[in-house]
Amino acid sequence: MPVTIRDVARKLNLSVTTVSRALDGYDDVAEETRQRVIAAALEMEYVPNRAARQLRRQRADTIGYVLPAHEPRFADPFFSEFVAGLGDEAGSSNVDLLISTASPNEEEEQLVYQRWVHGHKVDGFVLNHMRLRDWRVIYLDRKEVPFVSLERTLDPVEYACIEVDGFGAVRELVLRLVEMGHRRIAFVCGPPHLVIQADRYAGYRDGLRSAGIMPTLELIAESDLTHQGGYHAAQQLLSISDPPSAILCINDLTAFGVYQAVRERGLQPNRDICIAGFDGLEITRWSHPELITIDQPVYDIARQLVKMLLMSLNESDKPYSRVMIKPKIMMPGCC
Amino acid sequence: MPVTIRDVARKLNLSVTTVSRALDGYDDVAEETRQRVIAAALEMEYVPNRAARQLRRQRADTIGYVLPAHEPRFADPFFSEFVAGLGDEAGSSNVDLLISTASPNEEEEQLVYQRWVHGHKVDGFVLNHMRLRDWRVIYLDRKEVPFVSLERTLDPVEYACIEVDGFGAVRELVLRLVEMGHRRIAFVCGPPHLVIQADRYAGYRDGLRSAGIMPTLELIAESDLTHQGGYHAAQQLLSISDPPSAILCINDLTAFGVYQAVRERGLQPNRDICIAGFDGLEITRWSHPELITIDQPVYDIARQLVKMLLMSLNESDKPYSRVMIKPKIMMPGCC
DNA sequence: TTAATGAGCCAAAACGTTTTGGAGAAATAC
DNA sequence: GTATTTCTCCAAAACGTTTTGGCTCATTAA
Repeated sequence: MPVTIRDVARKLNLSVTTVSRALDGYDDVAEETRQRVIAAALEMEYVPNRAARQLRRQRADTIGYVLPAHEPRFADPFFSEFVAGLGDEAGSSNVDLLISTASPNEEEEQLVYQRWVHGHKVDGFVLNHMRLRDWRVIYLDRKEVPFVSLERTLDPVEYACIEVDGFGAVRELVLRLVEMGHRRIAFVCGPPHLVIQADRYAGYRDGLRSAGIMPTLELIAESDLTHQGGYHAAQQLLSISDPPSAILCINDLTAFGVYQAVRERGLQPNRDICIAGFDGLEITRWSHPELITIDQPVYDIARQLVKMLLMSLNESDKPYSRVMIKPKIMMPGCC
Repeated sequence: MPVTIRDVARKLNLSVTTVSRALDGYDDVAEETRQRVIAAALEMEYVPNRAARQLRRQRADTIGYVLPAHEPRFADPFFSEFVAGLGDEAGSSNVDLLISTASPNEEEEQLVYQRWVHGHKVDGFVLNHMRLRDWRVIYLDRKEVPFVSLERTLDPVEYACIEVDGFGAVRELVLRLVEMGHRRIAFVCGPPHLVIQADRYAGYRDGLRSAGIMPTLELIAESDLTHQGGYHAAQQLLSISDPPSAILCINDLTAFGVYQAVRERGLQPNRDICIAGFDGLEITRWSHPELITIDQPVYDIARQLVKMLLMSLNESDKPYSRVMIKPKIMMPGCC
């Protein structure tokens, strides 16, 4: 039923080849012919069949992203901003964005990646939520599938990525807090194998050290990047004999969990106790009192990642770029 | 480089046909042969090339969803829950989910839909954010492309959809508020052409009428479903001579904007003035005081929509199902 | 005048599947 | 003993592109 390139060719009394080459901008077709072809294609509403093109060209004009969905009802707005960025940039570059969700464990992830790689569904991947050692990096490198990532793993592989200087930002935030008189500063960790955890936690420790404060284990709580996790971590931190006067969190979501725990104790965030997150989500600006956070431009990072990926798809000989971004500390009120 | 069906066939001294049919479960291949084929395929890590399959079968095993992204930095968590639902259900049904963003205007949307329809990128669509009259419904119906939607338009077309009884829920919430003594109840509208706006607004008016209260124009404010919009709407509502004692909002995001405006006036939400949203987003549960909202199971709705779409893809003769969902009023504290 | 170049076009071969319409052998029916 | 059915398997034709390697005709160079 749909109109094919053959229909266009027939109508113009041209060969399929010529129509194809005219539309693709080859210079071995007369300018006048090209115009006729373009006009006819437009008029007949001809759109090339993607499957056929992909089969022949051996590429999909599609990039893939696997959303790490921990729970059924997952809701970290970080990812909606990230996906929006991917989608917008992909759209304006005329490639498609294929999305799947997988809980962040190796088996479930592998299923998706393998399906897409082997089935040639995508030309490359955008990675996220990196582990210090990440099988995806090894796997994609071995399969020679291009990819880019947010945050860099320790794997001995060359690839393009964007890094956010969590170390520096957290370190500086700690120093600022110390300046304001805080001595008991707690940290709510994420899962230990995550790059962001290692990075931000190191910043925390280095900040304390530079300020001449000994880090103490009772001010460190584990969490899982969720609101729930932050809530439980805060309960633990608040129940010790000499509770912290400030709590730094691995991300904004966790910080909101801390907010809730703090309030349940009858304390007011950022007056009685200082709370900070990391991400700079839009919703932090709606919180009251406004959450202190370290703002990374998630949307722009996502767009930039797509650009980098497309670049390495087109010119595979280019050296891998490594971009470092300095996030911005947002302290709307003070403690 | 990647292993094709031909490689598998060669290795087993079978024809390509037999391998294909063995893997697809046809019964004209001996059980013993089938087992050998499956084993070999597994061992050789054979995955069918999707483009080839799609070209031959004339379908994509992919469904499409176009995210309405109003602004560059879009962040309605409604959509992350929705996308997560789509992704999960698609994944477990072994079809892929293609995503694009487009600001909700006809030209930009058309580009994407046309590209996917004509290019055979997707077998069907999930629609969302419906206008009362929606060109997408007309267009897809005309092109005979299957689709399902959340909310039903007025277009004279038969299609499967899920409806949420916003009318009934808002109506009941109004009645409850009146029971609690509220007489000046405001409503923050969304864009007038949206189905949810017409539906929820009608519920608001009907609730007031049933309670014997005359709706008044000064208690109606326009907005655009964003935080910003809610903020401005609330500023307007709070500056009139006899301001409302309760503000109902078209959605949660808007309600958070109202929160902020209320606080800037030195008032405390849900003590001095009652505020309610609609959606039941997870973040409402972290707000303080917790936002009153009307909870619709966004994640489950999304999954259900995918199921319905796949059903109508496989059995195109089935009658279109129309599901009605009753959302739940969440009033954690009281005013 | 012939040879070489270039401009514009095209036939046919891929790409990797699925499907169609049998074929051959064995089993069953007559 | 032949005819029919059943069970396995397969060759070849699609699906709609892009690409390869020409071919023809006109123009320019020798």
